[in-house]
Amino acid sequence: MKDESFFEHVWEVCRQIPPGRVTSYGAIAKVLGKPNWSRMVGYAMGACGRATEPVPFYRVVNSSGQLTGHEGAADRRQKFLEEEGVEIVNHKIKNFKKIFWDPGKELEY
DNA sequence: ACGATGACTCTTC
DNA sequence: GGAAGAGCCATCG
Repeated sequence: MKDESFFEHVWEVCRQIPPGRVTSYGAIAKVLGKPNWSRMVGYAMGACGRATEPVPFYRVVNSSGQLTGHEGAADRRQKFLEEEGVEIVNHKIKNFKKIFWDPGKELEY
C-alpha cells in the first residue's frame, strides 16, 4: 500500500465538482497546494480505481478543455459529460470557459 | 539509484 | 488558436 493521501484529496475535489461543470488538473493541483502537480493529478485519476467510492474523473479535463486520457476512455467520458449537459466537440468542451468550475474558489470562499 | 514515461501547464513563436 | 520547447513530480523497469 502506498500513501494515497494526495490521491484521496484529488478524488474528494472531483466529487465536489457540481454536475454540468468541469475543472482542470492544474486547478485541483493548485487547490491542493501543488500548482505543478498537474501530472500527479492525472496519475490520481488513473488510480481512481483504488478509490473505494466512485470518482467522477470524467469531469476533469486539461487546461485546454480537452478530454485528455486513454484513447477510448475519453470517448466514454464525453458521453457522460454530454449527459450532464456539457457540449463536447472532437473530445473538446465547447463552452469550457463557461462551465469551468474552480474548486478553490468554492472551497476557500 | 537512474532513465524513461506520463489522463499536465506555461511561455513563446 | 495551434505547435514547439521547457519545467514539473511521482511511478515503473
